[in-house]
Amino acid sequence: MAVGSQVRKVDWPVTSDAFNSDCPAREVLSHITSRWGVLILTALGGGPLRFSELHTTIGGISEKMLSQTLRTLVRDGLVARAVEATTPPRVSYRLTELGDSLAESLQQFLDWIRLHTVDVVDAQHRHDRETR
Amino acid sequence: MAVGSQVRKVDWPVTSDAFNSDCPAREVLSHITSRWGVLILTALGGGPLRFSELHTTIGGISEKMLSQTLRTLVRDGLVARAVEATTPPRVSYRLTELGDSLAESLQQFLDWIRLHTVDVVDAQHRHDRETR
DNA sequence: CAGCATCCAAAAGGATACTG
DNA sequence: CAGTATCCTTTTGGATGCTG
Repeated sequence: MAVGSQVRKVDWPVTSDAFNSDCPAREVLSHITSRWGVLILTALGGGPLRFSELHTTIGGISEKMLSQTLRTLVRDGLVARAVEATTPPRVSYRLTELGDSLAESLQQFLDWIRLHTVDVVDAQHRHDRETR
Repeated sequence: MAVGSQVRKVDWPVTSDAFNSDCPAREVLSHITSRWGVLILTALGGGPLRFSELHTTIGGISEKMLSQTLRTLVRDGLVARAVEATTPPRVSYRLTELGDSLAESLQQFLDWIRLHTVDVVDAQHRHDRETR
C-alpha cells in the first residue's frame, strides 16, 4: 500500500539500452543487424517462405548461414519454424507476432536504402575525388 | 520523340535492391548495420557530438572502431566531420541531411529494441528450456 | 528438400603504443 | 583531444561432403 512497497528494478531499466554494452539489448541488436538478419526478417515480412525459397530470395547467402541465422531468430522468438508432414517434409518459416512488429520498422529501413543508395554512391564518388 | 527514345537503365533498377548480392545497396546495408553503425548514427540523431563524447556515449567501442566506422559513414555522406580551430582542435560529428533521414528509421528500430528486448530474452529462456 | 559437421580462409575488431 | 599504426586474437562465414 505504501509507496515504499514499490520495488525498484535494479538489474535493468524498464527500457533496455543498446548503448550500454552490458545490456541484453546489445545482443538483440547484434542478432537483428547480423549480416543476414535484416534480409531474412524482411523477406519473411511478405509472408511465410520455405528454406529453399529464402535461399533463392536472398542473393549470396549460403545454406549454412541461412540455417544458422534462422536458428538464432527462432530462439529469439522472432521467427517460427513449421514442419509440414509431407514427403519429403517441407519446412516453412514465418514471422511471429513479435517478429512482425519488428519487420515493419526494418521494412522502412530497407525502403530508405532502396531510395537513397544512389545518393550514398554519389557521395562516395565525390569523397573519393576530393580526397583522392 | 518516339517512345523508343526512352532508354532503359540496364545497370541497376531505379530502386536498389539489397536482396541482390551484386547491388550497391548491399554495401550500404552492411555499412549501416555494421557492429557500430546503428549506434553511431542514432547517437548523432540527438545532435552533433565530439569524438570523445561519442566514445563515452557508445559503451564498449574502441577508438579504432569509432574512428574507422566514422570514416566510412563520412564517405557515405551520412555524417559530416567538422574541425573547430581551437587549441587543441575539437572535432565534431553531425548527421548530414541524408543521414538525418536515415536516423529517423533507425531511431524507430532502437525504440523497438528498447520495448521488446525483454520479450526476446523471455523467448530465449523459453526456447532453451523447451529444447534443453 | 532441409539441413548439419568439419575444415579452413578472410575479415573484423580489440589492445597497445605512439603522434600532432 | 583526436586520432593513427601495428600486432594479434576472435569471429565470421564460405566450401565441401554427408544425412534423414
